[in-house]
Amino acid sequence: MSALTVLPDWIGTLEAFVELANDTLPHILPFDKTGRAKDEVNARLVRHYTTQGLLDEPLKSGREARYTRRHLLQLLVLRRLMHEGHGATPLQKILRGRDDDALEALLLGTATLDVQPGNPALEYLQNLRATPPPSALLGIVPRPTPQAPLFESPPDAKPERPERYVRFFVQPGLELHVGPDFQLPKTRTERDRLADALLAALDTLRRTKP
DNA sequence: GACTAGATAGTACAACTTGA
DNA sequence: TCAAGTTGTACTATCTAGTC
Repeated sequence: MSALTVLPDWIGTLEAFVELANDTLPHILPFDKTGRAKDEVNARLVRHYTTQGLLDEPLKSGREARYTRRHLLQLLVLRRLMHEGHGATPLQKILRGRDDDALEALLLGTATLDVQPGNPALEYLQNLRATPPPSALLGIVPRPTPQAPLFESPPDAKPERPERYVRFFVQPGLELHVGPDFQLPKTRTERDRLADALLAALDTLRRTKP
């Protein structure tokens, strides 16, 4: 059961909303060595997302805005997908067009996006995941969810690190193991570096092979 | 490699709105 | 009327792609 399930009817002020979101974000974003503060959100940013159409309009209680569990789901999914390299604009329709269950499924990793991620590496992996395993892919051990289980630990506890490696078939004779700490390259430069590193590693293997 | 232009995310600030 | 909250707009920072 997730922490969000524990809050079926949560509703609060913008301040409480921001605080709850910042408490929860470290549990849903991929691990970062620095735990950067820039992953946090603030009141102005929440309003910015609202004006951009990325979040539903808040409810009104007098002159105060009231945010609900749905807003929280939208924000968490938004931040997570942005963290993964998705642009805010294409996410606008995605987030607003989904009900709470669909949003939570996205957050928990039991559903995937059908949008172009704008990141060739992500696109490749998404296509790979969507491809039915032909006989050549039988070695793959699919990860149950794209991310670690979410919200299972209390807010003040350090999230548990999934230690599993995911194995991807690349081509006959070549399998890629992806660890939980691996960050997909976001830029062309990073992709080039990754490709260079992979080729260098393969070259080393070729030279050391008898 | 250096430079430039464009796109995007996030922030600052002033004006506006609203309830007490 | 005033204070608190919201909104609109402009700005900065950063990144990327294209060109030379």
